[in-house]
Amino acid sequence: MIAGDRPFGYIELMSENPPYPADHTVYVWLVEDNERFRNNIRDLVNETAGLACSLAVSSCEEALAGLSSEAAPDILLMDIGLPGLDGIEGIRQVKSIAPSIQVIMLTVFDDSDKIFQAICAGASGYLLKSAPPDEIIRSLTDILEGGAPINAQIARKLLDMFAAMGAPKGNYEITNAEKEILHRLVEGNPKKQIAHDLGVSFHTVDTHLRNIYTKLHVHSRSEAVAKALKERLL
Amino acid sequence: MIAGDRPFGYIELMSENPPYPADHTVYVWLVEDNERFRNNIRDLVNETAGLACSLAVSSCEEALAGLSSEAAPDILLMDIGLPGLDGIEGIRQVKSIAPSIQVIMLTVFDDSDKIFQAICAGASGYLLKSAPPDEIIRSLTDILEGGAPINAQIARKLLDMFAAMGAPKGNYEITNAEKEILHRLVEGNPKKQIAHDLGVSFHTVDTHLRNIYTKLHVHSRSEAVAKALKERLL
DNA sequence: CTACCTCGCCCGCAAATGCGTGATTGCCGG
DNA sequence: CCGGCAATCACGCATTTGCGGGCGAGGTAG
Repeated sequence: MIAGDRPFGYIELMSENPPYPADHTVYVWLVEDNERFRNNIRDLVNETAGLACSLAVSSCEEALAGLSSEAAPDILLMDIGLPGLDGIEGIRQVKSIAPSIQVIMLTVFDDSDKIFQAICAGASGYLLKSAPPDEIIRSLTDILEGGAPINAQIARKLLDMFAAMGAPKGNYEITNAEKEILHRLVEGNPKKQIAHDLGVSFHTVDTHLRNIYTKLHVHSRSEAVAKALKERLL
Repeated sequence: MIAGDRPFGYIELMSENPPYPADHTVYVWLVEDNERFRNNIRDLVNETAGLACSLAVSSCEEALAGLSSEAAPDILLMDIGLPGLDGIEGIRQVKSIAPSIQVIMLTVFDDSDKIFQAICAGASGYLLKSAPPDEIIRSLTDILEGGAPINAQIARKLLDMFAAMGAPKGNYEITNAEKEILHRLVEGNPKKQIAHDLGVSFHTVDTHLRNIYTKLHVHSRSEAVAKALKERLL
């Protein structure tokens, strides 16, 4: 089902409507507290060939209950801002019960923290409610092809988070020898062991270590390790 | 120009072709070593109202040279697998010279490492070369609206990376007191200092520390710090 | 050619650490 | 009511660390 290599899905979708896998109907569940919106999406899904919305409820609790009584769906569209059980925690529980379910967040929130939490909880997609209906439908095919439908605005936030995370590679002009030692340091080796491993004298390691401390502006081994990991200069 | 609130961009694009900001032409540069592909994309861009491909070259070096002689573009479409100066390093240099340029990676690579590096280097979008032409054009509007066009397959990898990064909060049944000590450990404090800070005896800290070592299966302070940071259990 | 830097090497010592082996207290659940 | 557990405190000791000194070789830039 997860195609993995169908880069032309978009075109197929746009040229004519139903290019869905003919082998079986894709079942979709919907968790959304706004009744009108819920019905709109449900109808939209049901009107699309190959898709069927087999459950449309207003709370995570109902969906979780459904998991124990009904057949699990292929895809779960879930609102984040839900009354009662929070959508984020909702994903977590759903995924822990049935990990194969692909969860798409459907929300008005676009703040980085919510996005991050949802993703860590196991979401496979993230759309804004303001998305046009066709984007929502298209996202369902995307996910079946092994992709992750993400609104472009949200994708930007993701990229920013990544960039902020990996970019500040604070360079402290660490020497190769020093870097090597830093490496072993992180692994918890004592100086003696490091010296033996690198085939140099204990005192040499000691000197390098001192230089590392100086360059990193730290005064202890743990501090150095912490800084090395945080600034990812290993 | 960066609209920020035009969630219906897709529909506009798909219903009729040119919904581009009428106020000025969007200039696009293209770096791609395959001549046929380069020409295809260039023509595609030029045929689209509101867009103009003002430079189409086969190497990063040429593009960087262009930056000092020509007007900087709004968007740069760049291949990753380039001969000579690598595409990743290319982004870095371009962004360091003209940070306002939005760079979209256009590549056949879809391995996580390349993606990660490109993003950290400052890419604002990431498409596969196998993407249909309309997706490439749409990505240009996306980026002008403040979004980040990302191929769904690649977005999935991003999400996986994120999930792998934040999810495995390996719980080692660390006590609150122990967690507190772990905290000060990564800050490089000696046991004595920690004891004083927490208002407990030196020996207490020592015992807790031993328990931490046992629970984390480590035998040294640095190893503990490393593990605590890697498994983000602080 | 000299000044400077990096890398490797060495001595010595006060301080901190890791670990073995204890004990006491308060709290929870069976 | 008692066993289990986290948290606290305690002593001793072999190692390891952090840091104060100092020395020489190679490279490079002035």
